Amino acid sequence: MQPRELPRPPRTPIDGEGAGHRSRDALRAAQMYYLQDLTMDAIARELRTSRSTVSRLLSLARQTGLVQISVSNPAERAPVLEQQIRRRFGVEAHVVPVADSVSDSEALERVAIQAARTISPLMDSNAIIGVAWGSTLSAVSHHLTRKDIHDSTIVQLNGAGNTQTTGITYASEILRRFGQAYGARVEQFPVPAFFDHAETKRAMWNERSVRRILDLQHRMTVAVFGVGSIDAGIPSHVYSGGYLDEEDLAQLAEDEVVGDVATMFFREDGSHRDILLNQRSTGPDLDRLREVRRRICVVSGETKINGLRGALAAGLATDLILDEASARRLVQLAADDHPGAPARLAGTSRADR
Amino acid sequence: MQPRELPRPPRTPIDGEGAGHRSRDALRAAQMYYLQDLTMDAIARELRTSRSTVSRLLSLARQTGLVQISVSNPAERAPVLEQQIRRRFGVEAHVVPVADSVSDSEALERVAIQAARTISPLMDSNAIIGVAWGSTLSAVSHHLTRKDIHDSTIVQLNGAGNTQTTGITYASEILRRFGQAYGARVEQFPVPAFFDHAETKRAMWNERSVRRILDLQHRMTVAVFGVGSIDAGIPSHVYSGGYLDEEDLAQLAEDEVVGDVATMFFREDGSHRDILLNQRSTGPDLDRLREVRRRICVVSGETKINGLRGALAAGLATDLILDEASARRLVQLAADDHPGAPARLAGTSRADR
DNA sequence: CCCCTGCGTGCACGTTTGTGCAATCTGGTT
DNA sequence: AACCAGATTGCACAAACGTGCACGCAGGGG
Repeated sequence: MQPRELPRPPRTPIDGEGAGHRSRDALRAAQMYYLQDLTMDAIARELRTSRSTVSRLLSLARQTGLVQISVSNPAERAPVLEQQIRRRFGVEAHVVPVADSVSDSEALERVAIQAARTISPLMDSNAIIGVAWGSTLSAVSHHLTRKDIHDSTIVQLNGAGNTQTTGITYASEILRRFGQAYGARVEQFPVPAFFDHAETKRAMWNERSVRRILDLQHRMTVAVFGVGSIDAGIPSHVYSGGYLDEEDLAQLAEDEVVGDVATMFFREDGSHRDILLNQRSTGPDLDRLREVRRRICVVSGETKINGLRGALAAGLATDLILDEASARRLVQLAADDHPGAPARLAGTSRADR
Repeated sequence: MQPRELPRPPRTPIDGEGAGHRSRDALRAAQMYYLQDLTMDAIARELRTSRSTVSRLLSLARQTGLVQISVSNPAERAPVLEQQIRRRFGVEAHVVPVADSVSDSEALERVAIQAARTISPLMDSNAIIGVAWGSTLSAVSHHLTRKDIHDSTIVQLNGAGNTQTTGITYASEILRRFGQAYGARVEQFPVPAFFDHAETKRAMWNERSVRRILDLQHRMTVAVFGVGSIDAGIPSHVYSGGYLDEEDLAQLAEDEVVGDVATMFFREDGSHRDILLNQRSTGPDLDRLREVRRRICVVSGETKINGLRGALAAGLATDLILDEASARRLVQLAADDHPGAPARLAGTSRADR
């Protein structure tokens, strides 16, 4: 009964080490499979093992980032939607093809998978990566594939505690996954999502333990977040998970809030001045956030469209990963706002098939 | 019976065009398959087509370079063999894993496939790419996958005519494939591999039509070639295809030639001065070749080891793609030459398994 | 006008691949 | 020495995949 009860015993083949049998075989197998087009059967014979082992070696190779599969760099001839979004909103769009018929939860899952793979190439060594939490980020975190970069840090963007839980397990799961995928240190932000009193926040913000996190956030090179939308059909955790009470919600309505990023709220036009709740929120100051080099926003579901438009109006993102239906809607709404410019898409989407 | 009898009618969807149904669907399918992990069946339903069509769309996507699969960049922990070769010979080695038991012709095929995929990322826009000919290059050319880069030129490194044929169809097939893969202009070099008389070469080298090619070669940014080895079990085309007569071969022996690159010969120590045949050969001057930024050498088969060692001694390559057996042999021979340094590999190769 | 040729499609079949399960192995603890 | 937990293997079965073939459609030539 020593004080040692780590989830993992010292046996930690996480990554480093000169590569054991296993990962060396995985490399060989990957080369033979992906570069020489042998069948797994043939590889098994050469490696003197069973075919099923080869299958597993290959999935290991994919998992650990030994094999990287990328689709379509040539941005010139990118799909129309992505170009339109880029022109309209000045963000790099990655539209995830998802038929309109699939369920919301499946769409989220698929956007998440593709998002995980899309952000991977954007991660670099020595990065400080801010990560928010929420159902979207949670889904993304489950699908990250490993990439070995060095000396990076994952920092939590906003507190996760609420009146019912400290939020630790949920948010920290997300962070942990990011940390594991990129071999990075993880810095949690152990504060509630919202303080009850703005003064408490000010006080805490002067604590050194908190300043350390704020300082990291200040030096962020990448931020990854979803958006919340007030009127979302499936409301974000923030609006239903015990974070806000009746009064808070009324205040949000009063302030004409349409959504949030990392529990910082904004209006339809992107402004966030004088939104009371922000004074008690532990999220990053939005003006500050805007200065981060790479700001990646992941969105799935048309119901988040209003929050998304606000976030775009506020210029919070440099990269936007979203499902096709939302992308279409986004462009269409933009066209309605500024009629005259490129024709709306309604017709096009049918002609596509 | 018009003079028009091109192999392909004007119907040329080669690449350009805004992308038709087909390649757009291919992109969607590729995203769904490789980025979202859907099954082909599921994709077929979303695309309202049959599963088999999806299978074909995906292979199109791979073929046309829409999907790029790369294996293992992290050079730090590259396999031991590659590191040893890099240290010993100062070239970037790509060792192709091939069990010792496979036949020579299969090994060639596999090296060729992997070579084709390995050189693809090295090709850039505005490149001038010199390409030799021979059985190795022929095999490589069959497996190139498309990559769209612009304004590049493929230029033939050495003439291919001999006493029996003009060599056009054979060499030009290789060039054509390269040109097609990279959307590049192709410049053939319509001269024999060897002139009968050195003076003819000098004369021709002053012709403007020839100078144009020489000029291109001079501005090469990448060169791709195999090696010939005098004592190769399966002799290179050059030594058996009617390019050289008895007398020539005797002369080569006299000059202590061990092999050639693009029909330019060299000795074991890498020197090429005073090798008579080079005066009649149409290959690129080796001193000149050495100045090309990226020089990629593809070798399959232990029998070419002597030619390869000469080529390495001459510093002709910056990148070397070769099968595992040859790689091992290469390192072992080097260790024998300079005993004392890192232990030889004989023992290791067994412990590997 | 019809025919012919080339391309794209879906079907059906054989092949290739993923995975739950039970047996086995390995390294460390009692 | 015996034991145990976790990892790793091969097997067998089901799922997923590639491809030859026959059909149908479109465009150009006779």
